[in-house]
Amino acid sequence: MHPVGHFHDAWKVRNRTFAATTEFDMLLFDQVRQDVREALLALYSFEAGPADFQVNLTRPEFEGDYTVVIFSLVKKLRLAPDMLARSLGDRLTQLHPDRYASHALVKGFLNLVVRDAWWTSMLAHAFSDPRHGMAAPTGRKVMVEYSSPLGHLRNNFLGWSIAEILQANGHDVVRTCIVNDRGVHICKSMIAWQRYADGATPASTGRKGDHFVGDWYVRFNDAFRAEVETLVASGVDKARAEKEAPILLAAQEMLVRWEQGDPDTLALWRTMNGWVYEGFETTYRRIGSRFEKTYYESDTYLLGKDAVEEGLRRGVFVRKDDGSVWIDLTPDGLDEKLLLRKDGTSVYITQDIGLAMRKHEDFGTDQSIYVVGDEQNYHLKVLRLICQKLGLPYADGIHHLSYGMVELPTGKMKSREGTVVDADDIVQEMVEIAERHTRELGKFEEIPAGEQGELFETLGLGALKFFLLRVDPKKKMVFNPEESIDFHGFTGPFIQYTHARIRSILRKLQPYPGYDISGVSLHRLEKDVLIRLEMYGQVLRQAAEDLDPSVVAIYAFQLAQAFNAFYAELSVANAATEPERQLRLRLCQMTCHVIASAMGLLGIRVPERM
RNA sequence: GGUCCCGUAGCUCAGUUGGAUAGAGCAUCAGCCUUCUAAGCUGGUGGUCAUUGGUUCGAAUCCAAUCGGGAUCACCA
Repeated sequence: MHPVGHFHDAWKVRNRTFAATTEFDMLLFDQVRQDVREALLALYSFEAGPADFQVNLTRPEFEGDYTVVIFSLVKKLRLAPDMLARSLGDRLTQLHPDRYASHALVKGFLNLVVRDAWWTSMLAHAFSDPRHGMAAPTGRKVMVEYSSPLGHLRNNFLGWSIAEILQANGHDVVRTCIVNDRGVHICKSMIAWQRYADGATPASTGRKGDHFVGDWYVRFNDAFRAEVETLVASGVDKARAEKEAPILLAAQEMLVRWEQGDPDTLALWRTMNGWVYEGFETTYRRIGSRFEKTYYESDTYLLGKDAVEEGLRRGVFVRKDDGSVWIDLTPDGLDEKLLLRKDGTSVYITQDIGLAMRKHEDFGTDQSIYVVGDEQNYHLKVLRLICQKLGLPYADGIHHLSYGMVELPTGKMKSREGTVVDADDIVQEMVEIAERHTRELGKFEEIPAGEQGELFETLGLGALKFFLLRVDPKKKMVFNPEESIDFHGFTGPFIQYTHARIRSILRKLQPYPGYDISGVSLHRLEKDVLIRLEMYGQVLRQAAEDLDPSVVAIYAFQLAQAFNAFYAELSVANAATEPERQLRLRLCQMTCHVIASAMGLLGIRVPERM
């Protein structure tokens, strides 16, 4: 469940966290930019805009933490790069000696070294804050629709993660999904079940409900193909056979009966949909997904029909002689689009118009994000355009988060050819692999029996979710079922493992909260971790702007990598001095928080031990 | 044919509004467990950033053309 109270609690925490403003409220990237701007103004009376210069992390082979790229300023200020960088660096260290320890000039790049005391101070301020990096409430309301049930795991994981990321950025988020519970595709399953199932049910066959109904959909297509072949053999041409196969006509007639409210048809429909929802529920519970509101096409399609009538009255749509309704989008560079069939039944886009109206009535969100595969780019473009032409107030807030398909090495997954990787199967396989790895590493006995099942779920799902979320959503990606998803390197388990190792330290030792670490000088490996930790807020902002969880995934990996390098080289428990030990304990605690937080935004849990 | 997307190491992917010698992981090779979990760490090998031209102090990134791959344009959803 996801009650409204959840949001209120989060807000309270955020408000408390942000009640006291400190210099650490500003991200260091932004701080450096502001300092440079200030220095430029003082030195040259030049007001720099956001695009006038760039600040990057200093590349590892050079001395420094942050780098100001000054080439772009050279032209505007008409100064030699050397001279500009030198005076800029001098002025920066002079204006903010507490922040910058030194600066160096390399080939037109101004490398700044941030003072150790600044880092230790940041650490002292933020190490115990599990909400480090999260933004204050914005008051903005965003809806995220994802997981159309016919879609794939990438859709669900993306939608969930986007919702989490938007929430972390202070937005009020509503998670919704649409169940396409009516239409010819449903009627196809129903026809096949009626004709061939002989009263079988999920219970009688032991088959998961959604798979059971899916089986009859496949059975329909088999029968359909057979009929088409027979017709073709008897001399009918193929295109016509595919339109007039008796079983297809039966499905179409059933859809009409359904829209007319025929009791028998509706009863069967309810029964079979019930089976499907039971199956979905099982999967959603396992992968940790849920929605504030589930919409059903059977509720929204009538609204869509009303909208079509309204559009007809206002001349946005036209009715052709055969009774079908269309919109002409050729002036916008698109095509003519059908909105109602000649038999009066609605099509895919019709219910989407109704759904958009219903969503707005229910929640009135500022923005509505649709997580839908890129094969539907055209559909979403048309939907938005139609809503705009109807003058609907929320039309501009419709945003299509278009993600690429997951393909096999041999090409696209095709349900017709049975090459679709089943979601339940792949989840189960990953969980089993997690258990096998744990046994092979000889760690099985170390895990308390009560934690084992949950651990394997955490690891298997972690590997799977991370695999699907670590790449740019817009790009299609390849999944090879032959080589199972890795547990080493750039993976979920790698990061989960880092978390477990830190927890192992913190179970034995805890940092003393008030201990003064301001005088400790930092090792390069400690500083690398601190730089990553500090930039978490920047990462979250970027992820929300781009609607891209891979930004978070890549960051979490880099943080874990930096921590592991530190961990391998420097001992926490056996640090040379107590202040050093306290500093490292805080470093551990903060890394632990940030890893848990970042993985949480990906919908991935982190284990106490593994 | 119209519209749109993509070509970076053997494989899977990063590369923020143009910035330093193009980076990770996997694979491969060589090292590292008497100290906090080796699902880890360190190093090596591996690149005509599809091709060609243009824009400029500077291009994987921007523009044009070419080659190659994909999506979509249903009285399917």
